[in-house]
Amino acid sequence: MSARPATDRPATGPVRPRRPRSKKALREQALAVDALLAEAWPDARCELDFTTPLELLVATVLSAQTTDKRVNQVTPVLFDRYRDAAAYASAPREELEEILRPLGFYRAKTASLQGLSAALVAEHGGEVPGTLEQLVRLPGVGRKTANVVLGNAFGVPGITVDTHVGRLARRLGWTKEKDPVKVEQAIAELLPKEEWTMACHRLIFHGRRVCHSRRPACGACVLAELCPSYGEGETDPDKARGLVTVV
DNA sequence: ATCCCGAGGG
DNA sequence: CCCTCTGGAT
Repeated sequence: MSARPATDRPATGPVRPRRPRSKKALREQALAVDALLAEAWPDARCELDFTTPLELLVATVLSAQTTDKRVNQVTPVLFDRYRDAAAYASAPREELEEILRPLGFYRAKTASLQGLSAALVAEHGGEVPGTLEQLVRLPGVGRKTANVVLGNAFGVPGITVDTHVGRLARRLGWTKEKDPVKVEQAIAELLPKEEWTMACHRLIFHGRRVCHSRRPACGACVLAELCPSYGEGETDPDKARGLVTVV
């Protein structure tokens, strides 16, 4: 009858796909998402500069609420001056604070770094341990930091749930949970282990550049047709709580 | 103003 | 659950 084939897609853009129902369908969606992000962000990687597990651990602890770029500006002098955990632990507090000041939270970060280093010396002979349980037990090291170190310095698959990964996982329909551990478990069930580390880097890149917390750029998103949240650009599910922000 | 790959403490 | 720690870029 109609010359134009029936379609459920309006001319304005992709229709929001139905949330995948089965675990199998969700897994397929997640795999497709990861593949598209791998194409979109071939350079996704850990952007902190480091050469050893200790350097990455230190850089990651310092990266809280700061850009990686800024961390990379202070770590050369830091890594040059302090070569091992004992050096951080015994350094004069003011000296460290001076170096870390541009990062923000510099007093807290100095205390954290020195406490962490003291624990490394006392409990691990100054070496950075290579398991999640041991890393998380260190003061100042949370699950996110531990997984960064595992994934990027030890080559152990790690799921890094930061603000971006959590937000994207929820928007993509992978979970409704806010608890990072539950988000981590959801991702673990959806993506093959060997993809975990890089998949998180891609999600983070995508979150920073396209799928922003506020006003995500759905029109420029390669995941549009796979995303159950497509077009919810005016609503921030993390913060709006049902309110629609003014465009 | 808002954002930046958080963690610990109350 | 909330709050705090903190500074620089955009």
